[in-house]
Amino acid sequence: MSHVKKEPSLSVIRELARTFQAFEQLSAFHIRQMDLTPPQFDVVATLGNTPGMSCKELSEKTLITKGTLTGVIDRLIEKGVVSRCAQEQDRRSVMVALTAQGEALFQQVFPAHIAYMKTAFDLLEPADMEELCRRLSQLRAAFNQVLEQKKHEIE
Amino acid sequence: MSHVKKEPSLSVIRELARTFQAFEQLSAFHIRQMDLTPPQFDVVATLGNTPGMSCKELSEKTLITKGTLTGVIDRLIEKGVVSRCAQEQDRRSVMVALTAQGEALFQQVFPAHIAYMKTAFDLLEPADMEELCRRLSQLRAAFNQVLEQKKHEIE
DNA sequence: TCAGTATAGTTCAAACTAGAACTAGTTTGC
DNA sequence: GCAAACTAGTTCTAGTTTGAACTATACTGA
Repeated sequence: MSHVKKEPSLSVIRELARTFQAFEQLSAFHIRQMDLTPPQFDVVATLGNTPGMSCKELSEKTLITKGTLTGVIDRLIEKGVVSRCAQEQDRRSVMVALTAQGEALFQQVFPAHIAYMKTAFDLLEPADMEELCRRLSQLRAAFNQVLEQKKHEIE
Repeated sequence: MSHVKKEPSLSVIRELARTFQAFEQLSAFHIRQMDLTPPQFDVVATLGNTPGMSCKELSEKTLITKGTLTGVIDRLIEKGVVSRCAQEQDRRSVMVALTAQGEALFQQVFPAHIAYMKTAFDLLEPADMEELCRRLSQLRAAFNQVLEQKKHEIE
């Protein structure tokens, strides 16, 4: 997680890791009470209010890699929450969508979780959060840029 | 990861998850080239320049839970990088420390990784990063506070 | 002193994770 | 028109993750 010690510029990383972990703990604590795992919740939340989408699209939105997604979806199908359905136009692709039961689950579980997490955000000023967003976005851009650069250097 | 959609105040979460993931990808890309996993690197980095520490302490510093740590340390012992050694004063506790070979690995791998990650931070202003740190810390405090509160409510 | 309680680590089951190799289908360029 | 390159998903392996149950040891208070 932290991958670093106390070098000056890198205390950001420590803070980032610890903050993300604190979010995950709070979020997962609630999600587990609703009999889902965090990745399962992510998939249900992402499919809610949509006609369904391909694994690729789902993978991009949830940040779950395609290999992992196969297993997560398998387990959601066992629970009767989502379904897979072949595509006409591109036969490699699979459409994943909520079942009626999954739709009901989404309606029950998604607003409840938003409300739950909101109790944390209510402790903070909206302006501060906007500022945080902007700065996180800068940092993310730097990581992505360097990753691309380093990947090219390898060849 | 994201666990949320586009509710106004919660875009922070999206940004937090994506930024953290970008960091992990960049960091792991380098760590894998050095034949370590991110948790293994974390343990080596945390033990470097110390006389060793208990699993509990190691767990707190690395954010790796104790159950996971057992396995990570098992694999590092197989690699000959760390050692476990029983304690006199508290026989429940185990001291984990780098071996000579682990010390050498640390010297080689840790500065290299700091330098690697620094190429990303060099793209940013130090003042911006300090500001980011402060705001992350606020957010983390809010998550932790609500988690404690919610845990109490359960009983 | 000794029962109750707390703590340090390990073990376990179920799930997730990444990347790499693979299969099957699609697109491109010559 | 067809080989080469690309893309979508699945499968695989090794490792990590969590919480919970368990073992062994240490502490605490009547």
